[in-house]
Amino acid sequence: MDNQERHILRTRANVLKALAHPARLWMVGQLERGERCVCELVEGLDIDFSTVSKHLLVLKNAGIVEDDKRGKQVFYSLRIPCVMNFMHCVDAVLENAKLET
Amino acid sequence: MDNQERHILRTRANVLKALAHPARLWMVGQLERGERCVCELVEGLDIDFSTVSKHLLVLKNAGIVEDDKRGKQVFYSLRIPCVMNFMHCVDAVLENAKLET
DNA sequence: TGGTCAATTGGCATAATAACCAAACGACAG
DNA sequence: CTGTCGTTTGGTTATTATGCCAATTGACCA
Repeated sequence: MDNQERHILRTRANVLKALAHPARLWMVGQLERGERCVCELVEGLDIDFSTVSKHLLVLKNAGIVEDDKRGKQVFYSLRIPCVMNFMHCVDAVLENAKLET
Repeated sequence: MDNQERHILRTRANVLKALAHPARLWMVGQLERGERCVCELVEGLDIDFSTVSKHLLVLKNAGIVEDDKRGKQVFYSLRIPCVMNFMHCVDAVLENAKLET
């Protein structure tokens, strides 16, 4: 395993890590249907405004979402619409896990 | 967001979290090419035997791999061959992130 | 200029992860 | 039975993640 492979693995893991949280997964699901301001996301989740803001920062740093400040609000949207596509594969993992246990 | 949705989000996040580590991502990549015993994986990664074993436990608990004890060795294999399919989508995230920065 | 609303930042407490070493365990060989 | 090999478990420590509260920033309105 050379340095380049190591680097690729690290960056891939970062993207996955950014998605690996229920609240962030939910947000991404919402954003799939269109942009949302932070306050809309706070309403849906039942957690602190600041916590939502930090989750969004994680997604932004991973390159998954982008933000757009318009007036007093900040709107977030998906940079990669396909991002949730593979969730079906994740669900396949879960299905399979259930069957064999 | 009802309890069922909450539950789905949590289990999905668990699968993603299990994959969200460079060493585990590498192992899954290896297992895509066929089963491997723990010692083979230890050789490829440069980390402790016990650490590898624990990583494999994480993958197993997430339903991603299964183990098969044969003689003195334990062989791990993928339960979901498609598991790495979506890595192309992850890479798309990375590509896009690079372009716009 | 003040006030207010939307959002981010800093700080802190708590929990979860990751890695190592040492010890234990199960299968097999002698 | 004893020793050894491959693996897992337990324990410890360092690092990172999460979530709340309080304080700050920025845009807009009166």
